[in-house]
Amino acid sequence: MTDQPYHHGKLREALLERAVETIEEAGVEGLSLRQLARDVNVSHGAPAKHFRDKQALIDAVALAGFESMNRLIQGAAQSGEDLRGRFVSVGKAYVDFAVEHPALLTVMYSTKHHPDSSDELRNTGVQGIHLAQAMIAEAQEAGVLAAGNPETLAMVCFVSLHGTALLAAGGQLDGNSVEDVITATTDTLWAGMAAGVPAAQLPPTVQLH
Amino acid sequence: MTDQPYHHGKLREALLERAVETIEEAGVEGLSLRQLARDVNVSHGAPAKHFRDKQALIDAVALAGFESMNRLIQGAAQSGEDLRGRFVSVGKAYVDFAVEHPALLTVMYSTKHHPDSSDELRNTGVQGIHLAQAMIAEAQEAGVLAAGNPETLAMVCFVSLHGTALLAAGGQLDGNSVEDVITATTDTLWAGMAAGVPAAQLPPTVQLH
DNA sequence: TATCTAATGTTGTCGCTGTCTACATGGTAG
DNA sequence: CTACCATGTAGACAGCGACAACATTAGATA
Repeated sequence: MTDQPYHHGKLREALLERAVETIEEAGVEGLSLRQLARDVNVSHGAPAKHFRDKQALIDAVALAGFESMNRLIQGAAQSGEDLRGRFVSVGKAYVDFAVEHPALLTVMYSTKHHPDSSDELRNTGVQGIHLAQAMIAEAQEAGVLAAGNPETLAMVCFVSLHGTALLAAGGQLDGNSVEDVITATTDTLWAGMAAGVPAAQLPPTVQLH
Repeated sequence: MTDQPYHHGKLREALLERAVETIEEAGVEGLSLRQLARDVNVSHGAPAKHFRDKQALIDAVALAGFESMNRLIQGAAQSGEDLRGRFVSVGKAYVDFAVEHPALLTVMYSTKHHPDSSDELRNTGVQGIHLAQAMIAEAQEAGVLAAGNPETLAMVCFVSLHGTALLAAGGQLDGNSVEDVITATTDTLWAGMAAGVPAAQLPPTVQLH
């Protein structure tokens, strides 16, 4: 048929796209550089011209994952409801992404990244946290939530949603439906932040903040 | 020196022990059956007599991890404080285990398990959730926590602590200290469960439960 | 006690992998 | 036009997991 030109032209994009597909179908350990090259009709050495090694390719996949996830979350944060509704929407968006791309999420949060791309990865990865932080601070100023360190509270929310996302993605919710758990989680978090923590329960140092 | 006897005697235990060490030092992908055999002074084919597969070995490691984690958690649940103190203790125990054995925790919750060992693994893995469920039900009966489905609430707590554990283990708390996050998480969860969720915020179906 | 069998360990082989090297091709800047 | 350099090819290498054939030995059975 149409014999391939010597140069592929968009090899890097093709490899990245196919890598994401493979990871979503078979997980990271189902990803092979040589098989990937075969899939794109290219010799086994070609990928090395675009990704120093396998980990570099995986890092690029993780970065792409964060970028598309951030788009979803940003969109959910702008749905025109009240503060609490937006908070719940963001949580649902995060968990939905996890359920639809479980293997990708695992790659995104697996901790071995090359120092090079690490900075970009890290910055892209924490955008969701900063978004939560802004929403919480806004709700506190509006008097909807009790006082408290927005940075820490944002991390609490992120951490909880992250756990929900990972376990939902892994089908490890022990019989509970994803919908129930995400609803109960956002409800409980919001109620806890609205009520605040009685001073008597806090260790002394925290009161000094 | 003392030449090895033809039969090792306790090869299965030795392999398992060394596998845990290797995983904690280098992660799962740093684990090689052949290197493992070398470490224990045994031929490269020997491990196959005790573990059908590499995955079977990993499953056994995961199971051992759950067992030792459950011991820690059970102990923390029996510290003689009030209900809230025991709740916090369990959370701290879970996160402490995660921080001390990050790679092991990853293996424990990675979802590809052989159907054979899957049942035992699953049962051992959910013991922590059942413990949380019992504590919450007890606190509800004592009137310390508001009413609500203990099963769902236990999952909310587990999910949140799990997220804290994973991100703390991965050093991904974005500048927050592990201590701060785990304290804030248990505080917020407890406050949320104590306050309960106003009926107006619940979707209609939930009120029918 | 003698024997037989199954469990355990060894050795060799297979195809696959990631990485490295040397070489081929061709787009593009001077 | 030419020279350069990014891109792609081809071959080699060691390490891997899995499998099969064979060796050794412990323990049950007679």
